[in-house]
Amino acid sequence: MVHGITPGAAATPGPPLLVIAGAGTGKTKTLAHRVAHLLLNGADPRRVLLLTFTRRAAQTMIRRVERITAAAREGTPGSAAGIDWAGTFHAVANRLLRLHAPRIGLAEDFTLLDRSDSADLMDVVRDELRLARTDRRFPRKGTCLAIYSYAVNARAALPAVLEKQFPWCAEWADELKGLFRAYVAEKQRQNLLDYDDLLLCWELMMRVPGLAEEVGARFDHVLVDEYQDTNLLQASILAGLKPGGRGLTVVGDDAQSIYAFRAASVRNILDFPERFSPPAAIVRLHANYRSTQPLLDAANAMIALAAEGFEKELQAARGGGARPLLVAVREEAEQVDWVIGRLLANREAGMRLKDQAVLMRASSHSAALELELVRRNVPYVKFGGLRFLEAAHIKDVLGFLRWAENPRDRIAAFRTLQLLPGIGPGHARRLVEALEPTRRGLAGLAGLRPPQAAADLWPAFAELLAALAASREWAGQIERVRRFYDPLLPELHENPRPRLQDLDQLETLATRFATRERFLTELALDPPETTGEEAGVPLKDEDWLTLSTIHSAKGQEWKAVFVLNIVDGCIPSDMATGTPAEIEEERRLLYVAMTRARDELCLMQPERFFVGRQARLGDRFVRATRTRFLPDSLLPLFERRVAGAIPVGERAGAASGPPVDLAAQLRGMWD
DNA sequence: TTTGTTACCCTTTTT
DNA sequence: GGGTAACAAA
Repeated sequence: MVHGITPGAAATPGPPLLVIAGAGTGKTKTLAHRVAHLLLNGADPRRVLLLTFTRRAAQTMIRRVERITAAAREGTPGSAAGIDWAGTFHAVANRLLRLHAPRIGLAEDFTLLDRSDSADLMDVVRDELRLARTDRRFPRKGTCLAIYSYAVNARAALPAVLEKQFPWCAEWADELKGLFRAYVAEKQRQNLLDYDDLLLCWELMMRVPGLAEEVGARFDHVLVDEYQDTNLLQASILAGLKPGGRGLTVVGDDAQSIYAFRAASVRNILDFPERFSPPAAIVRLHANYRSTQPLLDAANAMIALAAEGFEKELQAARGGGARPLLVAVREEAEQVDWVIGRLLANREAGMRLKDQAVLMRASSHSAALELELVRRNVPYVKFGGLRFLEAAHIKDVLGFLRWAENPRDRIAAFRTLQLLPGIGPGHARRLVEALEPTRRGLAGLAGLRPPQAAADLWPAFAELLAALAASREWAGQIERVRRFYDPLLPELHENPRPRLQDLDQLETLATRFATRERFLTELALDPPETTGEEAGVPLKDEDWLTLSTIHSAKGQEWKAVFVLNIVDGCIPSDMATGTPAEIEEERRLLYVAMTRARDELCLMQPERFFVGRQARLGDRFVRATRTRFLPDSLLPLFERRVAGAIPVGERAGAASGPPVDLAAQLRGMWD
């Protein structure tokens, strides 16, 4: 047992425990050991609930627990941990709700809306209420959803949310309230749940006398990872599950709270001990097993400048190490060159690409780098940013399946109908409304009259949907949809070829699920998160580089870490400089980025940015300054480099187009 | 009622 | 460089 946590006899749940674990102090290891310890002392793995921030984290955790228990029970058969309640709050909510749906007046076959589905539904309602056609601009669907979501997750009243988080929308308070009321009604009518509903319904379930105890009694031990990034709704769920706190363990680091924009509240972790009487025990971990001391010195000093002090100073358990690099480059193109040059040099020196990562504040910051990586045949996988599921053609195909799964799902119906030529919003609405009184479900489509332009395709379309809706056999359904959809695709979207490949991938993905409902639900709960998949998935056993947003890098580590655009405007993002609290969150974000590195950390600082299509006249370059989080006083902690000092070859002016990469061409001769 | 065109706005992080 | 809204044309 490491880190000195000995909870005593595990079979009976102990008092609540808070573990404050600084970056790299072995948080995952500690939690895994605690779970393993509980199991080895006789706790029933089926009665353990493990709540993590991502599904990936849950899988990692379970693997580690299995390894630890297997090692401890050497020779004992059946040593698999058998924990089957592990995942995100949302995934666990989904499962519990389907289990208890009838008790709370929910249909158990509800359809889950992902973010953009929710936005689409919000847009329909917004349109129906004629809110789009006011003389003053009404907030867009995305903004409306963000406001709604924030209010739900923070358990706050709309006026307060508007005032604090969305002051520019405050004038629309009444209309927004009406919009949200209609949005909720519409979801219920169509048997839909959005992400927020998962938490909200779980929380409401924990207020139902009898049911709350029943759900709470299902678990002896509840362990929560990344507690600093939970919101009030989630805290309330935990309180409902374990009112006295017995059996409850939460782990986190207040210096790494980076999800306030999603209504996470750092108060959850700070106030946790006092929620109970006697207060929860606190264990603090300071020893850092990840990084070298010079890297920690820089990170410590940077976070020490935060307005709200953090009492932790991370101490390296390892010796040696060089200072982090602060690399000044003239512009983005040079940043790309420098990073690729360095990471390839690292690889020459024996450090695999897998041990290296490039992190950025916003997904789009890596665009230029990605182009160059592709051009130079450097394989990479990217985490964060635009998702596979957001692509229009994927949503099209999923629309068929969702409509078949839930005939009440009008969003899916509208989307699917409008794929046909000659059918727009008007006809789609008329057809949906004509369908309902037939009471034949989707089989009723065959009897409807589409507009002339869609008449040819209509019989096949109606037959397809009726067949999908009636079918119990999941295998081959996507193929059937594609037989109808693929021929339409070139008319509907540009670049059909890569889109068809995406659909191939979707089809492959689908084989991993037993039913259509599982497929649709899991896809919404845990969307495939990487892009650059051609490099990633098929070549699993090869070496590849990781690109990631800082948010998606949470909880991970690499030997070498590059952080792009350490510049005011990128970090802090100029979208997030409105309030001091927002700026502090950006500072913690940089802290998270810096503490991902084990041995080598390179902060990249371009001195100017190219800004295209700017209406204003003048320079198309904008000067950038080093991030405010690294003032001059911190510079001695870094080794400063200027890109020109690295011989990357002569460039004939960055503006004259991409340089010819002779080396790649020479290598290409042997491909 | 659909589809094409143009002008304008915004541009983040995620379950 | 993409989404959205308003307008024009088929």
